[in-house]
Amino acid sequence: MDNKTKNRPQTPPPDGGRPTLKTIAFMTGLGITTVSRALKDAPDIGAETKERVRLVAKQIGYQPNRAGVRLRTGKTNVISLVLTLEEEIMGITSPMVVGITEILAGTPYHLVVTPYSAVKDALAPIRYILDTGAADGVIISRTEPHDARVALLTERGLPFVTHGRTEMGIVHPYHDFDNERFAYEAVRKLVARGRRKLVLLEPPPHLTFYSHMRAGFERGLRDFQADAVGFHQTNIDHSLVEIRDAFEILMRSEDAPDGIVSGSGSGAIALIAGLEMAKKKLTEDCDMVSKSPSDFLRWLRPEVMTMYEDIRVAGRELAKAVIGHIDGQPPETLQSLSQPEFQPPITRGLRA
Amino acid sequence: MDNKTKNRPQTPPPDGGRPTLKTIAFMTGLGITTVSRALKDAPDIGAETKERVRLVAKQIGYQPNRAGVRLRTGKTNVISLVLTLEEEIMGITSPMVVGITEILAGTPYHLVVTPYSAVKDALAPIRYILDTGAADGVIISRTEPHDARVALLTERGLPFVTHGRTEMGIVHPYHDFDNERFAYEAVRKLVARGRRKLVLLEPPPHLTFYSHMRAGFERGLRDFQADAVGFHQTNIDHSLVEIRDAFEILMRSEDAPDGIVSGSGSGAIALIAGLEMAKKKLTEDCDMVSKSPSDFLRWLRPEVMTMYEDIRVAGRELAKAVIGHIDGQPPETLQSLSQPEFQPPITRGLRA
DNA sequence: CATTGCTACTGTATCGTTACAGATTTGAAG
DNA sequence: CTTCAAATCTGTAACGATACAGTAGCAATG
Repeated sequence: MDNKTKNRPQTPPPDGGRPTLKTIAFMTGLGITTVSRALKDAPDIGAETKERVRLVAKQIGYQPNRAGVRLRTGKTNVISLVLTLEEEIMGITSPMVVGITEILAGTPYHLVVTPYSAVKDALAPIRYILDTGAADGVIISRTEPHDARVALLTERGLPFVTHGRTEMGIVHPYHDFDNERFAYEAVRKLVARGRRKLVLLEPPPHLTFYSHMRAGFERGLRDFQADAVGFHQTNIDHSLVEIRDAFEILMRSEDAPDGIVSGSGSGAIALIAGLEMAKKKLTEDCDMVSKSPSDFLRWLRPEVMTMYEDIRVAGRELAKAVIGHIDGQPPETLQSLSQPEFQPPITRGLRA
Repeated sequence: MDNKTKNRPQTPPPDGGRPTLKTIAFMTGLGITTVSRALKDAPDIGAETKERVRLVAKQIGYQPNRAGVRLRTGKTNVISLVLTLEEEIMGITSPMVVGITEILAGTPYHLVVTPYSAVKDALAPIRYILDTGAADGVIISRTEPHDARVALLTERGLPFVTHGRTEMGIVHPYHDFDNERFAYEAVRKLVARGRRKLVLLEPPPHLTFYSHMRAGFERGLRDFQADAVGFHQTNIDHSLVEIRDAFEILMRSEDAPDGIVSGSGSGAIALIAGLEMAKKKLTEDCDMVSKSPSDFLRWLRPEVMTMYEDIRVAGRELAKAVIGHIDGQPPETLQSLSQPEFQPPITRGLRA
């Protein structure tokens, strides 16, 4: 066979299979290379040729074979969402996945969920992804001030974004909820209601947003002249039963607070239960502000003032940020902070 | 170069990269083919050789390149979870993803989340997966009695499992919650409390479990001699506000029921709101049984009797079933039904 | 001693794509 | 009439793995 046409498929590709570059090459009479280059709009391909190739490709519904691309170029077109199995407790995963996929839908990226058990090494899934080249970008959450995962990913140059900030002098993409501001505004609100002895159900101390929330809480106490009641026996990572029982004890003590800031929506449920077991009543003995990623508190306990943390939007921001990072945008342009706002009460529909 | 050793890598593979078959071939002095076959325990490789190869592979942490395997064999090692973006409303996705990944963690499979907008064609993601060979198996939910996705997947021979059953004479793997039994037991419970005018907040009529739940409800009415109050204006797919408003009207009418069966946990919230807006009280004017995939109802409205639907376990069952299907196990052995059970009240901890 | 059959191993081609290094044509410049 | 450059296209090799069709060596068979 003449060299000149050796790269041109001589046989029509089998019918059943999906179209490949070869199919298009055969149909257009061009070489496979030319077709490949035409589809990526390379400068050394004629305008008319590109047009023809694009037309045929579209007609037959050509979609590049991911395995082929991945093998040749190393590009996986995968974003990996790294989750603790325990994360579901907060019911946070679901809207986040939805938010991420909303953004990825308009891109060639697929979302792969990579779980790990918090009991074990949180680095394990990161290492796996790095070692096997399993993804082009990674989304991680539950960040710590000095986060080993962030260090490792940065060192190895794999694009990522964190849900939450770090404090290690590394500038990296992140999205975060402004927990400092949340706690500050919560205190403001409680003091405005005449509450002066405030308690905070805080995040676990090793996570970065622990100090954010505490800082906001304490700044609020200073600015609005209220006092803190210590409550460090439990945090939002503990079981509802643990939180409830610890809080009941507190509410029965001399030190019982009259204002509560809850760092999580499910934690709020437990606090309410503890409070009621201590025979206290919301709005009478106590007011409460809670962060809430869903609606149920507003519906079932409208007396709790809630600030909505929109996890779905967070998912969208995170997805945009990883992709930006992959595309080489500077990390400092890929950081965002979502501002808490008090939610209006449920509209009372019929008879408002 | 002598043909005999042409397949033996002559140069040590570059250090930085991850190990491949070539690396092992070089280290053992064997051919690439031999290494490949040894690792899959092929019968034509010597026992001692296999041992050596396995040892080296383990030492250097060899993991097969997924793109290579996928390109050559078509095996993707991917399970695709196909979700409606709207599904998150029920907060169902999160524990399901966790359950699935728990099972997949012990396998070579990755979980890819493939969303679609219910507004558009539910077949679109299925077609995408079929056309691009994106997955070895598919998990779908929100099944209908005659489900086009099930028909298509079956026709094209792609393994799948459904969350929910179908009624089209196709024997396929599924996992389902026994909604018939749920509604039946709910009616029994309500009647035992002296309730006789019962209402059902039902699933949307086009889904299979609509008729299951209705059948259970009606069988209960017959067996326990109660009456149904019609309430078809809304279903569990409607917004909480819509459900609440429709239910308030019902509760203010002549026809007001004294027993409620709620087909979803979030729907229950809206029903409670509607009921309270109509100045009625749970346990006094009305009792309620609700399906509940989470804990908050039990905590915040202990007077509602709940049957827990464990979505996490469902995820596990679904994952096991798809893999079973991929492995060629007969579909009829991959069907499971989870039995509803009433949940005990929250233990009152300290002073029980 | 040739044949057969078995065991244990190996080379080649291929999946679909792209990087790279040509190759051909055309037209303009010298 | 060269020579050169630009424009456009093409072949080859490679990514890592595996299916397939061998081959070499050796023992048993007739």
